[in-house]
Amino acid sequence: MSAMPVFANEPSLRATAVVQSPERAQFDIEALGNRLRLFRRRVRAGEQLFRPGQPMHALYLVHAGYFKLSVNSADGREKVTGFRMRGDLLGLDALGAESYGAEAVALDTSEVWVLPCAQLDDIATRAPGFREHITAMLAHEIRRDWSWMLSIGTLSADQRVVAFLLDLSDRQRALGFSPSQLMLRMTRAELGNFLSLQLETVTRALSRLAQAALISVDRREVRLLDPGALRDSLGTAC
Amino acid sequence: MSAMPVFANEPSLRATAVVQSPERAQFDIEALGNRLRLFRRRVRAGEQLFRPGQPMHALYLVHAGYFKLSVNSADGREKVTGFRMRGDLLGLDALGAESYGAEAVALDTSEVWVLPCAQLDDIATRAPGFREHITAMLAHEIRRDWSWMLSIGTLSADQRVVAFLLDLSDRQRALGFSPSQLMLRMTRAELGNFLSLQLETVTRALSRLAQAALISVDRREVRLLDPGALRDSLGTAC
DNA sequence: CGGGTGTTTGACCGTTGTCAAAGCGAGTGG
DNA sequence: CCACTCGCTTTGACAACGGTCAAACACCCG
Repeated sequence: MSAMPVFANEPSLRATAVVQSPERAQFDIEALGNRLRLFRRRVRAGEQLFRPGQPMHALYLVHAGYFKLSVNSADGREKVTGFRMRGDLLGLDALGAESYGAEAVALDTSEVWVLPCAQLDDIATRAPGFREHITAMLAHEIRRDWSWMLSIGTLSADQRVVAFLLDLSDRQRALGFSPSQLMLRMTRAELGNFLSLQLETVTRALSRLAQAALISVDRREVRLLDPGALRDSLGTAC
Repeated sequence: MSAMPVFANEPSLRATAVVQSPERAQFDIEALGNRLRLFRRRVRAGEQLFRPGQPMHALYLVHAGYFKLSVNSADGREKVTGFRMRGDLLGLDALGAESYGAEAVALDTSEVWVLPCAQLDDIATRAPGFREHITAMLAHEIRRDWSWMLSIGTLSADQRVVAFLLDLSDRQRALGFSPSQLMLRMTRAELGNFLSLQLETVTRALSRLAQAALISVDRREVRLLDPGALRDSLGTAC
């Protein structure tokens, strides 16, 4: 089978204009996955997809569900580095290493498409631009991490929670879901860990925002009542 | 043009065993730079190598000197995302994007080797494994970011400063410099920003460590007097 | 129904941020 | 050569945000 024009034919490493929008890029890969009949794997809530130190078998494309990514220190400290949903690639950080650097745990019944390492070359051959796409996804992940480092390092507790809710809202919208009705898949402790806050502080922040009528909170269900005001609250001096 | 065996003949993207050690990998690129006679550029202390939003021209390999990387928010908040020295690549985060996502400022008289985007394809052709190397560097950067997110999110002020000093010490050693005699190139404010601390807190942490005879501080010069104890202090409960 | 997990709220405390002032060093110009 | 300035650093006093500890509550699931 000869090379198929799955990706735009681009001459240089920088030629990732095809993936200007991260969201669109994700769906390009999904289209590819359909064509290649990738192996699918179901992951139940709480189940571990991979763990740090485990030899890297594959990249995983989240097709449905939600995942929590976290890293650990030798002495047991843990840090949630992010949450992933439909369209996100898991395991990218292990490229060029022997093993995964993070732990991926499903927060809900999920399904991933498996891109075995052994097939990546094959995929790259069949899909021009695949390598550039991976590169772009890696760079995108770095910028996302930096953005969160900025938020966590410069925002107050309440603002961090708002930033998280708005980010989740944007991602929901990009996937075609309601941007104002959010279902948190993680516990307060997991969210707090990600935002570098204690779980009680997350609870209190949500309570304060609800009292200010900016959001409504019912257990894990959060409604954004005033997205404009929420966005404004990030700009005002802490 | 048909597919050429440009890369080491490996069945998968994981075939980056050539760059197992990040340090060795960096020097591989330096050797490559010598062969290709890459353009060199001097950057004076305080000078900006690139800024966020600027169209991406090139990757830069730090040949000598020190750089500070930082990102900014729309409303003026700033976050130092890291410090780079000899052997590090700058601008990786812009791959697949149109423009740089961070600002790179020299902290000292520096020299970088320029890898223009337009030449990346050429380089990749001439240097088997170059793409895999870039991929590995990107993944490495992600793991490094996650590691700092862990440290900053779970360590006390003093511990964060210790973690920074030990990291700097390791990097110095890897470059063949003294691992115990460190010259900080950045201000207390820049270091504090990176560690998500105020500059006064950095000062106090350094003073406390000096008083405990773990280090000695003379302006920007820091000596590690008891690396073992320093390393132990990271494990003990905050 | 009962146990367990996750959440909420309160009270209190401590680490770190904030504000202020003084000290220090390097570079500059008189 | 000295005085001056400017940026950076250090130290102190105080405040506050968020952490810690504790208890009660809600919900889910067996």
